[in-house]
Amino acid sequence: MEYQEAKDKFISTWGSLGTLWGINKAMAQIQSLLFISTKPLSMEEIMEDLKISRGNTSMNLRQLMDWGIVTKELIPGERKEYFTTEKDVQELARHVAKERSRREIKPVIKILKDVSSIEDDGTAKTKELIKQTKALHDLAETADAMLTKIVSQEQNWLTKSLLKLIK
Amino acid sequence: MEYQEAKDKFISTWGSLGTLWGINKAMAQIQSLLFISTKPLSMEEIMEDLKISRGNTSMNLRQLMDWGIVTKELIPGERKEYFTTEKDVQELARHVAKERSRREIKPVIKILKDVSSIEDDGTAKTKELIKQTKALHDLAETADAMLTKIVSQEQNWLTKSLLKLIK
DNA sequence: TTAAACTTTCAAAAATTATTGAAAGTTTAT
DNA sequence: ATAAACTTTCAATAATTTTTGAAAGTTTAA
Repeated sequence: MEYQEAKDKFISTWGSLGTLWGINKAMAQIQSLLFISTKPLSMEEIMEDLKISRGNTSMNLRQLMDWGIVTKELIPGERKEYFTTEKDVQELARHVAKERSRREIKPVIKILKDVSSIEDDGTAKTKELIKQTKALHDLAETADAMLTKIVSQEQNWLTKSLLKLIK
Repeated sequence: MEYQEAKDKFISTWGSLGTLWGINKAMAQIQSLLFISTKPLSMEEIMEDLKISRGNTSMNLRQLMDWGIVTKELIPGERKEYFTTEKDVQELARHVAKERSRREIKPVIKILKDVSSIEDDGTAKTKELIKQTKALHDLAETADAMLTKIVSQEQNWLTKSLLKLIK
């Protein structure tokens, strides 16, 4: 396998993984491309490499910036905007974890809390609803606390802790 | 908030969360319904409660069984099939983690390994591709090892370990 | 101020994914 | 063997999501 084949394979794999996780294909592919690029890329270069339209590139770059994993790089003397992604996988994982917590997990925890706090009218079905949503609430809180912890730590906490845990 | 409202809220929240995580709406809603039900439900009851078609119900129940989180319950004397889901959240989390590892993470790890193993031709771009995919490979392996560990342990390992970790 | 270089927006089109429902299939009781 | 009770399959349809591309918007240089 030589360079181009390996590169394509990486980008398409990462792209379809993104799809599976609620991140769209173009967004995942742009991030992948930047992740293995040796230099910042312009919109022009991205659209050309991935064969996607200007509009699509623009919108997805914006989303990636909202996620905090892609940043604009202004090159002195250049009119165009250039883009780079976070290159450190730990930092990348931390950003993604933080965003997923904020956008998805936290809101769900709130609803689980509300639902599990309804008044117990003594019926079996109400008791079951309360019991089960409470259990889910506790699980979600624990998982989220772990994410928060990972996110708040310095460089190598994640790897170190996990290795310790697995041993 | 009374029972019906709380129930609807729970099912629709869980349903949309599922969508966000690559599990379809009907599948997530059926699982939710079973999760808070006090007794096994027939296909008839599920379709009626969630207002989805027979075909849809049948297909999604099958998928839930493939995931290992829903099982058929044969009630003596009854012709119909009844369904229940795993009621223990820990066990549920373990099943889901195991399946996601097998279906999504493991295959990606394999590709990352292949891509990061291409021959180094000495160019900067090849070096970067190798370096970055190797880093991603290591991260994915660590994360997957954690999942595997969670999956392979007895009842309360998850909660206990995580609490310890967070303290 | 104008024009060139560039980016963003958004309505329409395309692609993908989920859902339906009726026909085919299966199982059980008689 | 037949029929009733039930489940599965799958082609057609519907719903949702993504992508396009051209017009509108913005910034900079002269």
